[in-house]
This record gives sequence, structure tokens and C-alpha cells, in this order.
Amino acid sequence: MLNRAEVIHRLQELGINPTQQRVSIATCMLAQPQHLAADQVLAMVRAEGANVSKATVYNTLALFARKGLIREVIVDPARVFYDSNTDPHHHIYNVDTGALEDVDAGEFPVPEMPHLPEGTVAEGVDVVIRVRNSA
Amino acid sequence: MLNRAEVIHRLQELGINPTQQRVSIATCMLAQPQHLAADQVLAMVRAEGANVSKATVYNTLALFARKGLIREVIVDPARVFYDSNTDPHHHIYNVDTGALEDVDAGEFPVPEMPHLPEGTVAEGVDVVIRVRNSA
DNA sequence: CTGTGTGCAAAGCTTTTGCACTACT
DNA sequence: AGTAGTGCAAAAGCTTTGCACACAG
Repeated sequence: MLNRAEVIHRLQELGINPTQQRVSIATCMLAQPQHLAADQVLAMVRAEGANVSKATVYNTLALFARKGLIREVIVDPARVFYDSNTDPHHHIYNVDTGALEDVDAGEFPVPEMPHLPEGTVAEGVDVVIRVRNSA
Repeated sequence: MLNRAEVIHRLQELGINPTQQRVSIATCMLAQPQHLAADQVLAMVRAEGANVSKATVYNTLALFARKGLIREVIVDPARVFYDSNTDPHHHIYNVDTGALEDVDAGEFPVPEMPHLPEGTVAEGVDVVIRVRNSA
């Protein structure tokens, strides 16, 4: 979807220095709406011919999530997924297959915030609908 | 809160063979409403003088969660929490401190299920409100 | 030349697996 | 004896850390 120049521009907008590794990783993540674990991203960037280490992928994805380029999705204790869709939405997670699917927030509106503890501010609300195969 | 005999009875109700290790672990978990990670449980049962390995704590907590004695709470990629409160409710997770707090489901009602993928059935809905210190 | 930022090998952590052991039949 | 179930040491896997290097001021 986005070419190299557009990706670089997007990174700079967010105050991220567009190094070669970061552009490669961002290009894979933003290629289409998708949910990827770190090692899937590693495989993709290597398939593109880029030379990136595992550690850099992990650190870079965490950086992107902090800056708001992508969103961290915590549904599986074994690994963190990163979502290229940063619009407010929820997730359906299939425990059997590991498949992760988006649910538009409009289909499943979240009511107003409950009372938060003193001295804290809400950062986000994550709704995960856990399903399994009916078979 | 529960004595040894009550814990054993509860395990048997759920079809869990009440071995010494399992009773120790269940007693710690059910002592009060709380959220514990596996290594906290390990420390507690060892403090009680019981002799249990790390692996057994992990496997036993997973067993309890499968049987419905406790509930798995996935909010932190680094570790799984187990919640002795199995009533429907949600969680507030403080990203800065790691503190985990319950929110009564009544305070934050979840509307009807959205459309689920074919061939799947809902297992549960997890709502996590992520907060950070306002300071 | 100094300070900030970046990338990665190695270390660290939680969690899972495979096997020895026990307790029933 | 055979079989199903249990506990744990060791292995596996994801993620973080600490350090060497690059680059800007």
C-alpha cells in the first residue's frame, strides 16, 4: 500500500528516525491491515532481503507501539501481536487456531469509563472476545 | 478463608484429584480475592512449608483454570495472572505499577455479542482498561 | 572529541515438554 | 503386571539487557 517514501514520511511525523531497519519493518507492518507476531515480522523482512536481527525487530515493534504507529494486542501469553490498524476496535481471538480478527468498535460500543483509581489516567480499553471451534 | 477440608471438597466437585501439591496451591489461591502470578504462588506455597516445584505450580494453575476454579488474566505479556474471583468482571491494569484491580461487570456492562465467525462459539469476553499514573 | 541514538549477541525470564514415579485395577 | 494419572528436571522459546558502533553537534 505505502511506498518507501511514504513510510519514511510517516515515521518522521511520529518523531522516529527512519533507519534502514525501521523502514523495512514498518513497510511490512503497514503493507496491509494485519496482526503479526514479532517472529512473523522477522521472517517477512528477511524474505525482502533486509538484514535485521531478532532483537531489533522486538525493540522496533515496541518503539512503534509507543509512538502510536501500530497497536500492541495482548491475547496470547506466548506472544505479543502487533496490529497495523490503530483505529479504536476490538478483537476476536480463536483459542484453538490462534486466529485474530478485528471487530469494529461501532458493532460493540463500550460504555463510559468506570471509576478509575486515584492518580491514574486511562490509556485505552482492550476488549477481547475469546472463542473456540464449536466442532 | 477456606480450611483444608473445604478446599479438598471444592477440588473434588470439579473432578480434580486433591493431591498434596494441588491442595497447597488451591489454598493459597483461594485464601482471599487476589491476582497472582505463578512465581508468587510458588513463593507462597513454599512459605507455607510445602515442597512443590515450579513446573507443578504452572501446570496446576493451568489445570485449575481449565476446570473453572480460577480465571486466567492476560494483561501483561511478561506473565499470566490468575484470579481467584471467577464471577464475571473486568480488570483495570496499571501499566506503570503492574497493579491489577477488579471492576464489577455491573459497573461496565458489555452489550450483546457481535457476529462471531462461522463454526466458533464464544468462550468469554475479557475487558481490560489500561491506565498509567497521571503524574 | 563528546554525547546521543541504534542494532544486535548474549542473557534472562516464564512456560512447556518428556520422562520417572506413584497409585490404583 | 498393566494402566492412567502426577510431579518435576531439563529444555524450549519469547523478550530484554548491556555493550559496541555510528552519527550529529
